Formats: sequence, C-alpha cells, structure tokens
Amino acid sequence: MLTKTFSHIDGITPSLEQQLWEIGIRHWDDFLNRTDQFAHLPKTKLQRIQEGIFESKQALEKNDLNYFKSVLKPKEHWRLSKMGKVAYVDIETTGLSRWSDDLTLLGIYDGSLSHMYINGKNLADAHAKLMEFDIIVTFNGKQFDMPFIEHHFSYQYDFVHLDLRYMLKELGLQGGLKNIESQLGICRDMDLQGVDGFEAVRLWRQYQRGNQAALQKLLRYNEQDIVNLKFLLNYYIDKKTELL
DNA sequence: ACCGGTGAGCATCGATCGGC
DNA sequence: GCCGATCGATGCTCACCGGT
Repeated sequence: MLTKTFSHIDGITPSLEQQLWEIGIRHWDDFLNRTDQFAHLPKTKLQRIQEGIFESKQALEKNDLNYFKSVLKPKEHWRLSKMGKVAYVDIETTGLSRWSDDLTLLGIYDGSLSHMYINGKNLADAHAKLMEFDIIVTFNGKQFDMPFIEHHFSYQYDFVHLDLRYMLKELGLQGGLKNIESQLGICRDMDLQGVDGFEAVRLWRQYQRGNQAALQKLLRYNEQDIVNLKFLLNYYIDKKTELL
C-alpha cells in the first residue's frame, strides 16, 4: 500500500508514477532492481529517485509515521493507515458553532471497542484517550469534529487525519454520511434510522431533562457512526487498491 | 445558515534537457 | 556552455459541500 506509491519521491511526477505502475513496478524495490529500464532518464534524476527510495525504505523500517506524513500529499495519507493506531472519531454537539455550542458526546472506536465520553460525566477523559492514537478517521472532521474538539480541549492535535468526506468523494460518493451509507447498502438499526444531527441535539436536550433512554439512544447513534467509519475506510482502501 | 477545507482549473515561474 | 523549448512545481482563485 505504502511501498506502491512513488509520488512523494523527489524526481517522480504523477505521470512518471503512472508509467511505473503500467510497466509493473509496484514496489520501491522493483524500481531499484530494474534501474536498467530507466537508462533513458537523466543520471542526476535517476540518482535522486534512488536516494528518495532509500530514504523511504529507512523511514519505513523505523515506522516513521511523521516522515511520511510530511512527504506524502494529504490525498495519499490513507496509505499510512496500517502504520499506527487508528481511532474512528465522531462527536455530537448542541449545534454547529464550536464557539457558541457545546460538545455533548465524543465517540472513539479503536477498531474493536467503542469508548464513549459524555459531557457532564467523563468527557475530560477523552483527551487522554485520543492521545493514544496516531491516526484518526472522521467524516468531515477536518471542518467540524476536530476544530470542535480542539477548541473544547484547547489543544492542537497532530494526528494523521483521514477525512472520509473528501476521500469518498473521489470515488463519486457524496451527499452526507447517511446518504453514502445507504448507497453502499449499510443498514442502521430500525429505531435509529430517522436519527440525524438535528435529532441528536433533541435527544441531548431530552436527556438533560432527565430522560435516560434518550441518552442511550444518542450513544447508540454515535456508536453506529464510528463503527461505520471503519467499514467506509476499508471500502475506500479496497477500491483504491483494486484500481492499481 | 455558517464556516472553511479541498481540489479543480488556470496562470506563472523556474528547472531541466537537448541541440548545437 | 549557451539558448530555446518543454515540463513540472507552485501559487492563486473559486465553487462546492458537509457537520450539529
């Protein structure tokens, strides 16, 4: 996945990368083993590419996520998803403004377990939990969830951030998370099918008036969101890898 | 209804290469 | 080694669109 990409290497243009794939070079080592095929390239350019590949190989050996985060274009960051601990994150709030609205619920799915943080209970613990991860996956989190969370905790996180909104759009999937889920045949529990962001606000208000069932429903709604994010990321990765 | 990240499209500038 | 041509990197604007 990562070793298949060359676009971050000095001297490799998108069109050259495409050419490499077309002639069956699917791994950095393929390039190094078949340099005779690149005799037509200027020597200095070939040398730069080889050096870049060596550098990448070293960074990979050290599992240096920060190195790849800095050299890879954001569009290619999905290739790093196996290099660190991944958190699927989604929040609920009382509205859209991080300045005037409250963070009510923060859900983190680590790939097998959900960790739920509730305002007024354990929300402060979410910060320490988040810090355990290297990579976060959200839907529109670059615009909404992360700025909201960072404002709430007054902290700038340094994750590799995979935002499925833009990634899925690349595959022609858009129209909001729920819409995309139904396009892909993902079903939600019956009693949650009508729940959306607006309803999440209402559920929170009902809980504040003492309705525990409303909180339980809100928790399940958020949990479905974060669990589905994992499915969507895998869907994206599958599509991207079968295209190559 | 708001905010702002993204990427497409475009223009410009710079780097590099090949011909001589 | 110079010069012109070509290619690519970079920067800019702008429209789009999603979250609660």
